[in-house]
Amino acid sequence: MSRPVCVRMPPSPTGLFHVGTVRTMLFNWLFARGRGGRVVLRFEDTDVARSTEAAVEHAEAVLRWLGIDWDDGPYRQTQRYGIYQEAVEDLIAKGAAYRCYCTEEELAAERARRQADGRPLIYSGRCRHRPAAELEALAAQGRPAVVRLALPETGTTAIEDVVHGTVEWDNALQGDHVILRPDGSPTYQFANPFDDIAMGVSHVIRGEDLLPSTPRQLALYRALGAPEPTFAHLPMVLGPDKRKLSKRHGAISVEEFRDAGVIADALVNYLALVGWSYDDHTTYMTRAELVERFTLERVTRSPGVFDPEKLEWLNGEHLRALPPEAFAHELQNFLVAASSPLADRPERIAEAAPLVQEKMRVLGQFPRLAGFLFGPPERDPASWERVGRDERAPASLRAARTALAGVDPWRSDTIEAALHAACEREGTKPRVLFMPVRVALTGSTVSPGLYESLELVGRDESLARLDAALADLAT
RNA sequence: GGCGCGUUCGUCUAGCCGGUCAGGACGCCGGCCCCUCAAGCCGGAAACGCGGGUUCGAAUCCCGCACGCGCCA
Repeated sequence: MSRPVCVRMPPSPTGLFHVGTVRTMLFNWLFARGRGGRVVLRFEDTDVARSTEAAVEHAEAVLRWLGIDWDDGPYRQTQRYGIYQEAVEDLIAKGAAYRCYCTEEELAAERARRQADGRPLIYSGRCRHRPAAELEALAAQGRPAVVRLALPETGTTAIEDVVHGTVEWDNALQGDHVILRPDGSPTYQFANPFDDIAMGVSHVIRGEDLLPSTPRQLALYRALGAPEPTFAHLPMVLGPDKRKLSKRHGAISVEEFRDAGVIADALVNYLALVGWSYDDHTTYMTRAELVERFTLERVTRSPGVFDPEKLEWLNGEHLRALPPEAFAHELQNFLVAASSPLADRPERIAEAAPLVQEKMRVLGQFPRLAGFLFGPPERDPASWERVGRDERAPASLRAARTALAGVDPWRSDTIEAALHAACEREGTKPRVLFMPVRVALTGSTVSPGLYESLELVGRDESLARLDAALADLAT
């Protein structure tokens, strides 16, 4: 029963990576990495119409960004058709599979008949039991044939699923499924388990949507005499409407979260928590902790709703946990990737980073929060309106201007002292006097700390911004 | 329609070989701090799908139902 751990990640390269499929890959990866196992990456690109080369490269890039690596592959199923066809021929020779010549019309008629009789809508196995002579005649006519796997017709098939326990199916309700199409291409139901066998996969960890296909896949293992894997069917990741996550749920792809400024460790941490928990209270975990702590036994059975808000909160936690230099690096990389104009000034980013590290949930907030450190502030209309409504604003600005003009040296602590002295002279509370100053300097009532911001903007520019605000207020 | 899986605060979850005020987290509300916003700290509202049964005692075990989702068709 115990053999080397090997898991696989079998994405279909058909587009963006949504968080549900990444969650499944992550669980595979965590499981394997935690016990010295092997990870196989295999692109299931048999849907030729929808699979693209760009999607393959894109998928690899996303996995690299996530820090999810692999030891073997990437394989492409489209490059393995010869192997599949040969294997199918062997199965036919062994009597474990057979050619089926039934036409679409015949199949539809059969289905209608069964429906009318209230019998299960499965393939009857007509060609399986057809006399050899009849089969040959059909072949001679040049009728296209599919290949079906001969499933057990009686009894039950059961698995011991790591997360669901014993799950059992009635074989009489399965019906022989197609494994090879007339054009020689394999079906998912064949290529997927066949490759798992060929690649030595020991643990099949996949979404629960695949649970119903397990008995037919198991039949292939048995036909091939292959050792059966351990199965773990993970609960679905749902959208807010409790349905399987899909594009129409809005932002659900890894790329979208990355572009919003979610860092890989935070996404990995969050995703690990959808369908799994370490204990009754731990939420924040590093990648290393996750690898060390992950077990399939603690995977939940019930589906979970993906919550972007909690992801953003957790991202904030990860951002704050970063050493300041590491945070600055993340910021820099993010701005470059986003091709932000701020990205050309790494020194300034490094200076600005400490002012915002505590305030951000996602990196994407940076330009709005700290843009004023890179150039003239963009005035937020609502904020500016508040200044306009404050009749003490001109006095506050003037008092601050006078106080700041005399500050020497220009440092946050000396600035703080000067500003507080100004408050005392004016007889106003800091919050009152600072508001217009903050808006004049940053363009918004929401900003990083005022003293540090003034320091970074510099004396001349700061005074100029106060003057500009004063002038605008006068008109 | 058949088969399968599931059901604890709005959400993620702990607890499920019977006994806890059903715990933690996000979000929400209030407060403290305070140069704004965050962060931090303090406090609050908020859950065992329903019905039976077993038991001194059930979220936990048994039976039935309902609902949701998934797969096949």
